[in-house]
Amino acid sequence: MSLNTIKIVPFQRILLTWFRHNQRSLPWRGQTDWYPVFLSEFLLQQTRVQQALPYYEKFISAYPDITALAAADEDDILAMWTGLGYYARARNLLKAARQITGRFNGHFPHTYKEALSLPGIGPYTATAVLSIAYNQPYPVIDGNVIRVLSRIFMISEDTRLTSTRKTIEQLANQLIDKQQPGHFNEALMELGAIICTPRRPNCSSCPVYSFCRAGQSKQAESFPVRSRPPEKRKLNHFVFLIRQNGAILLARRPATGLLAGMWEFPYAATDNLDSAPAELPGLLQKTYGIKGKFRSVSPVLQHIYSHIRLRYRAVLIDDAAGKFKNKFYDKFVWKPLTEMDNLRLHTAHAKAWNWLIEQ
DNA sequence: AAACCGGGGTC
DNA sequence: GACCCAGGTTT
Repeated sequence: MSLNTIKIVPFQRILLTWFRHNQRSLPWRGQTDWYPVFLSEFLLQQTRVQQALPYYEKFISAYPDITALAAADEDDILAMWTGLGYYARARNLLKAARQITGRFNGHFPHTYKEALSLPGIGPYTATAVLSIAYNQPYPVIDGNVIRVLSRIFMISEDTRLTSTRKTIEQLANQLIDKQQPGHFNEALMELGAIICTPRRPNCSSCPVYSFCRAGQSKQAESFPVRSRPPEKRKLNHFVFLIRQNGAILLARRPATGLLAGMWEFPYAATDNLDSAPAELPGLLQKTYGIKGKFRSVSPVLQHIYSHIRLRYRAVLIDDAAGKFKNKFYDKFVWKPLTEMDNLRLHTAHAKAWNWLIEQ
């Protein structure tokens, strides 16, 4: 892909001018400290601004600087992250904060290599913090940049391919304004977020329409070209809501894998959710070694993950008896029902809990 | 290179 | 439903 057909300096000037006048006011913008940039970029990985905003406010309030964050308790970080997804980010955020105070004297490192060495910091976050907070001339490549550049240059190759990513990276490297790399990067991402959107891009309001091959060809929405993702894995669960003496049983998932370290209701996998009631006591006995009084079963609920389609029924059980045993979870707790208000479950089991309280 | 890892907005 | 989002890590 060649840049011969686009004049770089006018492109930079027009984009930066547009950004100066049209950027959203966001709490991590316009500050001299790197910490708000660092914190926000963790929250924004695969997450839209509007979804991350309330979490940013909670975190910046509870942990206003790197010292406070590094001193935080992992359980508190995980609890504050609940509902945002990709929970490894929360653990990595804390690990990175501790390494910054330990290895880097409390300052985000100034080299790409050192930034990449931090947990949870990949190519995107490293270049984002270095360019936005330190004004270093690294181009950022995120979903917005891929979309915008694939339209401007009408890139027909599959953007899931590494080779296509390299093409886009080279283009971004040549386009970036080395005087204002941070503003340039933010401007390109902002353009993707509010003008050059995935569906129905607002080409008539686009400041760089005159540079855009796909836009001028009325084909913007046909880009980027992206192959279909693999089909979702299918899971079926019975989720046990087990009550006893005014409390309900919760279990903590292992520290790795899906929903690592999150609290939830114990569950059992099943082949079919339909043959429910008769099989349930045996399933509970086999999986957790206990018996109980089966009160009711919810309709089939569904939760969609990026790579899993989970269908499940909540099962309400009273008066559990027997010795609990299970290899999967690392911890159990009987949570008083009066304290469930301020406990945040991962979203699938929050739906199960909502079914119960709406009974 | 491919698989794994959430949740929510939007059409 | 399908798509995609200010991606990173592991295999």
